Amino acid sequence: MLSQKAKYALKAMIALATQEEGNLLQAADIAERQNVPRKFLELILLDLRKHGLVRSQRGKFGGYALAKPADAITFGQIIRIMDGPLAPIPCASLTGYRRCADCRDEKSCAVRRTMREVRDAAAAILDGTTIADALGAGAHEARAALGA
Amino acid sequence: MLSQKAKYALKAMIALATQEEGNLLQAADIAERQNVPRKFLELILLDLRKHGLVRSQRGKFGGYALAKPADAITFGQIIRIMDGPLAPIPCASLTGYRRCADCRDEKSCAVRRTMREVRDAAAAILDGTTIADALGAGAHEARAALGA
DNA sequence: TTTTTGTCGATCAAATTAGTAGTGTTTTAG
DNA sequence: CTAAAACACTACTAATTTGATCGACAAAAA
Repeated sequence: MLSQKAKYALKAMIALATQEEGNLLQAADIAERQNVPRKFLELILLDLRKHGLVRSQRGKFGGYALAKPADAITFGQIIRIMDGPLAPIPCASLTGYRRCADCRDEKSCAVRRTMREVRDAAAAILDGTTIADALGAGAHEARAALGA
Repeated sequence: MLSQKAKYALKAMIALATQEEGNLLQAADIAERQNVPRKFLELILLDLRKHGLVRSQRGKFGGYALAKPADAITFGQIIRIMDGPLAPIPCASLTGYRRCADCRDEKSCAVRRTMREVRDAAAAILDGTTIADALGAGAHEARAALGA
């Protein structure tokens, strides 16, 4: 399950992407626009900043902006920051591998094998969808239809 | 994330599938074989029985068996019983749809759209992988390679 | 009728989630 | 210089979920 935190983060990043280059958006604005608790959103934006996806400016007329072009930021990056690995189970994760305590033989484990398939499919979509894709409704479908 | 419960359920079903037709396997046996807490496993098996995936017999020499052929039971069915919908977010679920409280326009929501893609991809794998597939190591890959 | 096994309800500790509150620290306007 | 506005950071908390465990009960077979 995607946490609220990750969902809010995605929505915030999309909101930031609507701004033109260099224009800052304040946490309170994003919170109101996206219907998200303001203080909670601040924590999220802080986290995104620490991971280099967002830059911030303090003081009056401060705010946030994307730290990189919208087409260089993927859903996968954001979700991994907020919720951790995409894999349904740690033993099937690339970025956060951990052995199952109860697993006798990992090589032959069908659960792991299938969860790896699920992870790969999810990663293909999430690492292949950028904030820029999210901006135009239908943009990603168009891309997908073209086989891009 | 797949819960421990769902993981144990999958492992238990796979263990049951190794038995020949009509042969019962006891909870304690499965627990030991699969390295799963016995009492916890009993709850899981009970739940699987109530959902018609497993049948049970009480008393001495009792135990559990699959209620259907192994190739008629999918990972998706088992996971939905244990953990609920496959979708990362309720608004992208087919089996457990719920609106996001904070969503202004669901039609144009890119988060939802992308999570639906993830759901569809996961469902395709999990509803397409049966307990029978899980039995032979590599069996599913072979199937997949053939485009089946 | 005793033993073995599934059934079922209650309970529980730890972790996670989804926040809230409050204080500090910059920045800018005036 | 100072007040206001904004981000930064720490701490706390309430509710829920997770991952179990315990014990009494019911059935089936030897």
